[in-house]
This record gives sequence, C-alpha cells and structure tokens, in this order.
Amino acid sequence: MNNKYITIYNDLAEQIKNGYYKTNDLLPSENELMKMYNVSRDTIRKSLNILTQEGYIQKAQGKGSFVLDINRFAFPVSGVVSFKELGKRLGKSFDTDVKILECVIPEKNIYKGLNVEKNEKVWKVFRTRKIDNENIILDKDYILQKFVNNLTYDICKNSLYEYIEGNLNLKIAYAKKQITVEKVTEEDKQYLDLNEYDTVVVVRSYTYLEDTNLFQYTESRHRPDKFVFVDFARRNKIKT
Amino acid sequence: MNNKYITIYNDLAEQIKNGYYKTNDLLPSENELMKMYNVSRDTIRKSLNILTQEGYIQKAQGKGSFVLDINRFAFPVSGVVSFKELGKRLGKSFDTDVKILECVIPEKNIYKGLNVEKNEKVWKVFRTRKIDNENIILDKDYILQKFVNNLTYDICKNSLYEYIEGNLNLKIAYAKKQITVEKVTEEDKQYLDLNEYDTVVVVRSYTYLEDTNLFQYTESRHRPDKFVFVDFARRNKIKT
DNA sequence: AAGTGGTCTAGACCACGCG
DNA sequence: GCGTGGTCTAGACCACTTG
Repeated sequence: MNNKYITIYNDLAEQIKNGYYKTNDLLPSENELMKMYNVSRDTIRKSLNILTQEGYIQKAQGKGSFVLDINRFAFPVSGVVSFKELGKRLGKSFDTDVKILECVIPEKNIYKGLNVEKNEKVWKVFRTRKIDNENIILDKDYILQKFVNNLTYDICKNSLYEYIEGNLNLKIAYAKKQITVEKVTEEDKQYLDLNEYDTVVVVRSYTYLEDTNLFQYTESRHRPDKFVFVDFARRNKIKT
Repeated sequence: MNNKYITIYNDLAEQIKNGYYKTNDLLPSENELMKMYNVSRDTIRKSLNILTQEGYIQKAQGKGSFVLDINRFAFPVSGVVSFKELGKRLGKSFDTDVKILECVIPEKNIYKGLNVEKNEKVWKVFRTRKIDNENIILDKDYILQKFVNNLTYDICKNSLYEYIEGNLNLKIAYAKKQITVEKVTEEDKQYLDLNEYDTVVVVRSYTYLEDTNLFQYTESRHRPDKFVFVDFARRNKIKT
C-alpha cells in the first residue's frame, strides 16, 4: 500500500538495523537491487537517496554504497517528532501531566509570532514530562483553533500529533526550530523540578501544514542536564 | 561547470532570496520550468527537491510549488559548516585566536571516540572565537594526522575547512552532532569570558570523509547566552 | 575492460485541486 | 476536463574505481 521506493527503503533500513547488512558492508549494486526488487534503476536510486539522507549509507562512485555505523551516538532525534514517538524510539516511557488546557485569545508575545487575526482563538496547552519521577520538560503549545476545533484532556495526555494526523487528518509538513539557553522563569520553577539549575534549554518551534499554514507554536523548556539533541548532517556541496 | 540541476537550484534559490519570487508565490510549474531552462522534467524535479529540502518551497499536488517565508527565524545554520562560512552567512565577522596547535598522541578520553590506532598522532587545535571583544566560543578540534600532514598557525587562524577541502582536496561528507549543556570546566574558565555563567553549551561532532573515514572530532563550547541553533526539519512520512 | 554510481532524457500513467 | 505534482519505467552517456 506504500510506494515502491518507500517499501524498498524500509526493507533496506530494516536489514541494516537488523545487522543483515553490517557497518562497512557494501549494499548490492543498483543493478543487482533492480533485479532483486524487479523495479527500475530510478526507483532504487530514490530509496538509496533516502538512506543516504538519513545517515544509513554513504555512496561512492565506482565503488558502491557503504553501510554506515548507526550507533556511534544514539540515533538522531531531530526532525519533527512528537514526544510520544520520541519515547517509543528511545525505548523509554515518559509520563505526561496536562497542566493547562484552554482556548484563549493569546497574550501579546505569543500573538505576534503566530500571525493570527486580532481576535482569533488558540488552544493553550501546558504539559510537563516526567522522567524517573522528576518533571524535566515543560511543553507550552499554542495551536490555532481554526484547525483543531476541539481538544480534550485525554488527547493532550496521549498524543496531540496522533490525534491531529490520525483523527483530524491534517498533514504536518515541516517545522522551524530554534534552540537557546535561557534563565529560568517563575513559571519554570512552578512546573519543573529544577534542583539547583538556574537556566533551561528552550526549543521553540513553528509547525506548518502541507498547505503552508502555520498551525502551532511550541516552546519546549528542558532542564539542562537531561537535554540532548542529536543530529546527522551532510555537507552541502552546492556552490553559491 | 556545475551540473544542470545544481545550476537551476542556485538560480531559483537566488531569485527567492532576491524577492523575485515572494513568500506564498507559486513558482512556475514543472512544465514551464522545463521549457524555461530547456531541460527534462526529471532535472527540474531534482532542483525542486533540493529547494524543498532546504526549506525554500513547499509543493502541493494539483496546485504547485509555494515559496516559503525564509525569514521567520534567521536562516538555518545547521549542517556541516565551518566557522568562517557561518560568519559569512550571518554577515558578521568574528575573530579567531589560536591557543593550542600541536601534534600529539591523544588523551584517553579523546582516543576512544576517535577510533585511532594505539600510537597514532592527531592534531590538537584549540581556538577561541571572539564576538564584540568577548571570547564566546572555545573550539577543540582533533584531526587525524594521517589525513592532514601539516598544519600551520595561519591555516587554523583562517579556516581549517577551506584548507582541507581546497588545498588537500579531501571530501567532507557528513557529520554526527550532539548538543548538550554542561557545567563549566577549569579550561572553559581559562579560555572564555564567562561572566556569571556556570554552564556551557557543548556541541560535539564527528566529521567523516566521503570514503567514510572519520577524520575529525570537535568539541565546541559556547557561552549559553550567545548560543543559537536554528534548524529546518521536514516531517517524516515513512511508515515503519 | 568491466562494473560502479551520477546525470540527463522522454514518455507513461496516476492522484489531486479547481473551475 | 485540465493542469498540477507524484511515481515509475527504459535507455543513454559520463566519471570514477578496480583488476
């Protein structure tokens, strides 16, 4: 039911994670893969491009596609990922507490970032994330009501993204993120177990739908000692 | 001298940055672009894919390619970028001081991460980066000597990457990065103007060549108030 | 010389949005 | 129904690596 190139991508990624293809192995050549999967070369190349992008393989002209070591760090957790998905990927389980859930006309400082109409309402959702019984993260979400008519405690407790994509069928496309370190606020002290820390890591993100509409602003505030951001990046070869 | 699809990508990106195509404009359709540039559709699609990837446009089936707002945050500075390139992109100039430049057998804690032979030598380069006359960043680079025979003060003062790619012709391919916040060390105090801060943002990266050889480990230590990391990320549609 | 990936082309059919 | 982007195919030629 997926496309061919996605199916093949998943298949190969699975075999790399399985250890069927090991670090520094060569994948079968594009020619062989064509025959194995009975598809055209272009389709194979699409699959391999995603593998390259995601850090699974490195191609070399004249040689082939080498499998990379995907375990030097924990695997990248960047991208647009929900907290629930993140937990699942890391094999840990976290606890979410919904602190605030209300539909309001936003405060000034939120208002300008969200680009909303004068009196447009947004859902304001504050949640804390607990690890080992300590409140480590404060997530402040602002979601335009015009896209999400109704929100309940249970949806916020479980997963906003699951509801938005699964039930409302909205298509989340991309996000712009910014990471900074800032002094703790009274609010942070109220919601988080900060111990002696007087700074928090703040991840601000604007999330957009496929039709390019901004639909969410999130401020995710982390206790510094528990914050890790892992990324895989390719060197840009484009000459400007 | 570049490829067609890269040339077209650069051309379109330039026109978006110029403001010739504005936010929320539609680009010409793939069909029109084919005619405009006299190339096949596949070539156009390759160019558009890079634009999509980099956050310049958003495609919509049945509609076209919309130009995105590239100024909501400063433009992404993620990826594998040298300090000099970063300064150029941000239109600021920074000052680099070379504090240490020596070829040594690395300390134990570096040694294990670098995956080197028992007695292999690495270049150890410590540099501080000054903004507005304050030392804000401490960059600790460890570079395998087998790839870079000779390093001089001037090279480190100017740009390591420029030398490595331009003069040595090594191909930098990708990097794995990790961002954390940690307590300051004596070393940090020695090299940085920390003011009252007692934590630093630490960006650790392992940089690899096209032949998948690890050739550099970098620890970049930032004073928290001056640290910003901006990223553009697309939602992963792949079902696993 | 043979095999690998990189670029480019031409054409087909499909799914989606809109009038 | 038409134009849009999305997928897939088949084939050509090139650049690079290896024996």
